[in-house]
Amino acid sequence: MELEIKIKMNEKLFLRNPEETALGKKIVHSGLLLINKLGFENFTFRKLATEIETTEAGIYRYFENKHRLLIYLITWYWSYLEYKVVFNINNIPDAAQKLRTIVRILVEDPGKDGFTSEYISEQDVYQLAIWEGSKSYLTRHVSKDNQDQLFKPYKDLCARIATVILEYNPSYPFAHSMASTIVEIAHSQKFFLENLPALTDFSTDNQDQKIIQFIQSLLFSAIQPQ
Amino acid sequence: MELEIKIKMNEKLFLRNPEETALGKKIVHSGLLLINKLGFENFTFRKLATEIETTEAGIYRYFENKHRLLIYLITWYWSYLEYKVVFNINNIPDAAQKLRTIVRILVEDPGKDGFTSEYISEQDVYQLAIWEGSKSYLTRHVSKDNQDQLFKPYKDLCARIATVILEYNPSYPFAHSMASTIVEIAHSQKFFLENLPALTDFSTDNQDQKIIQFIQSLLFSAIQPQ
DNA sequence: TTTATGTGATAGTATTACTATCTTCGCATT
DNA sequence: AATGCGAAGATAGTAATACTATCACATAAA
Repeated sequence: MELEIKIKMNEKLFLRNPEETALGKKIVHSGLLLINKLGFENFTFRKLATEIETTEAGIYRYFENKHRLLIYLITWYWSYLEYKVVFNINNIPDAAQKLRTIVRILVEDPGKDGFTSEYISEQDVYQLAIWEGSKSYLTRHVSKDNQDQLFKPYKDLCARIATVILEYNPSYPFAHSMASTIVEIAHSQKFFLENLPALTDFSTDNQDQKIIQFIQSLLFSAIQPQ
Repeated sequence: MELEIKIKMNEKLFLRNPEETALGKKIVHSGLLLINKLGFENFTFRKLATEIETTEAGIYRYFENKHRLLIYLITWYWSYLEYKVVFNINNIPDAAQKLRTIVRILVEDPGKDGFTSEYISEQDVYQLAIWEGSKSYLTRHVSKDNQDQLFKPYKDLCARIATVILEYNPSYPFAHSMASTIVEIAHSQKFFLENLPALTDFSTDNQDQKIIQFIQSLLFSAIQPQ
């Protein structure tokens, strides 16, 4: 079974909705690939325009600047993740089992998981989240962007996870911090594993299982009721 | 008592050693302040040159580009942190007490703590680490930079913390990941608290004690021997 | 006194990050 | 069949960024 997912994006993210036109979809689709290829710092709208054979001005009609495109992609990822979490923990009665599933979702590469989207590749957007995710909020305009609700999907995801943590242990006092912690750590440990392995205890590639073990043990021991 | 600390910097970080000249010190000193003021993306060597009344070319004689200056400042911070950790856990016999001290050091603003340095403000470099720290390694040239040993101070700090974790529980299998985790989380939770509080359980400013509690409980419950 | 070194001054280039305008194409309405 | 509209293409231009190069000058070490 494949589930076509459709995510409602915050309108402040774009000047013209990229989902509504062929060019818009190409900007988002190829923008994602090109940022992953070049890194966000080296990515420019000019390079993207060349890639998809349009003009710089054409891209600026959709996105104010490249940072807005980054937030667009990253918040798509947060929304997608929340969707995936909700779908996967649905009908699981046990809170512990839900949490184990959540950690697995956070760490495992989203391969063939039954979800697809039209022009955003889950695999690629996951790589983007690992490499560029924190750059979406580590700016001087984070408060302004926050007022525009740009980070709502991230907050929603964490609130969702926090709810399950509280289901497991209603008296745990740091459910939201723990939620954002495991999301952040999933990304940073994956990055470190691949690029700065001395900061981890995982020696070779493809050590997802060990990262899952690390985060699950960290999570469950912390939230264990007395 | 004030301890004047002197940190040996990796020579690959600069073209000319900024510690050896008045201009070099001004570049580092005012560079730190200006990055904190403008944010790394908006910071340019031209603006810094105007600020300290020299020329752009003058700054390029010391640092290849602004990213190298960032790594210079951030690795100074890692080295400073390791120094502070070593100094503060010295003569503490109890591993648990050492770890509590380490977490406190990671989270608390470095105010008047007995350490000073000539032209780098601990307070400011701590703010820099919170806002821009991860940008030092989240680049496409992270592996190349790593080969040049640029991240050695971060690795040393984590190795140091990992050693204490293993002192507390020699059979804990994720000592290095746990070390990098608490360092990263200290920064991200402080950032979230100030800028995206919905991602935390800390409502107002100056909630260092609560963050310390959160990280300490997370750490100790995870590494508790069976 | 020579020489090296640090700094200042000036200039120049390719690229980046936009903004503006004008045209054209395709499609829907009248 | 004529009209109008919006999406997209084509072109141009500007200020700022990220550098590199060169020459001159001052000072301090040899």
